[in-house]
Amino acid sequence: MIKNSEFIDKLRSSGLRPTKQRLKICEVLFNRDKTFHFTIQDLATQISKQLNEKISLATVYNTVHAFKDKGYLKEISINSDKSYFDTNTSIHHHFYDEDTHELIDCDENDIDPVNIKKNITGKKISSVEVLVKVASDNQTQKKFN
Amino acid sequence: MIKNSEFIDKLRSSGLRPTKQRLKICEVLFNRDKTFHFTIQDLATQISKQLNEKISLATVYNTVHAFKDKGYLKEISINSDKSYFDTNTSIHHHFYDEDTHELIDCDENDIDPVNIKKNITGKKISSVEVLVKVASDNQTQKKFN
DNA sequence: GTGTGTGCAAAAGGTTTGCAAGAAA
DNA sequence: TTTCTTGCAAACCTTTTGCACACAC
Repeated sequence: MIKNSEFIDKLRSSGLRPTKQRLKICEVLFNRDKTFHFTIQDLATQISKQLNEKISLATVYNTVHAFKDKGYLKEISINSDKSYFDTNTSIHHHFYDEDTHELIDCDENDIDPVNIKKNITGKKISSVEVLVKVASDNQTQKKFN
Repeated sequence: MIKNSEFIDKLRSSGLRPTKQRLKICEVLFNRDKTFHFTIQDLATQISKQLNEKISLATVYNTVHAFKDKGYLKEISINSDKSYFDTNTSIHHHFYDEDTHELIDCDENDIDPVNIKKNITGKKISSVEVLVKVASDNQTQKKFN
């Protein structure tokens, strides 16, 4: 259980004013054991359910993007239809369940380190991430005819 | 230079009628040396520029999705704001240049096969994608404040 | 002729923006 | 008081849908 004052300090130290809305969003996002994967909609829903309060969608968008820019959240690209965010900001891999649209973190032991043999001159690798999409076994695989 | 009759055969053999529009799209997509990474908008623009002709956006969407379902195109997840497609349908990974926002294909030799040790019961892996983000060497890394 | 494909415009869904009112410094 | 933040609605962009007409077979 993280104290409100810790959130206030963290926000202040990153140049963000600790407003009522931001603190509520911190609470929902970071007061949990497991990492949280969410879309903006998920988060907005969760806020109104968990806190019985409504924060304007625009504010949720603003805040999530501010948190992302400050490095407190990570954005994950899976589909183009929605943005997913992750409270686990370390470099790590994901499983994505195409049936349930659920995103699952991998830990270090799930996937062996990826060996990259190519080099691009003047460029540095800033991250390597693997996305493993999974789907129900009985689903017919669509392929060339 | 691929002949029109080849496109016609290919389309027919996959159960797609070789319409004028589909042939034009084939021409723009597959008559090139390098693989082509594009968004639907890119493609529509390219059609009107290269062929001086306009195909309805809805038709471009339909066709791209049909081609994807038939395995002639591959969809890639990079950004969440747009869908990117790739004319290279083999299993391959990507470098993404964060400075130029350019997507570069890796070939088989660039990255060793990814070893996944986790299994999800009842689920089958439908794809494994590695995205290697690269950035200019002298760029300051953004991190927590 | 039948069934498929096309194209337009309208709708939908996610995200961003402009701006006035409100809160933090 | 100044600056940042909120919240609403409108705007925006990509993608999908409904439907009449046209085309492939």
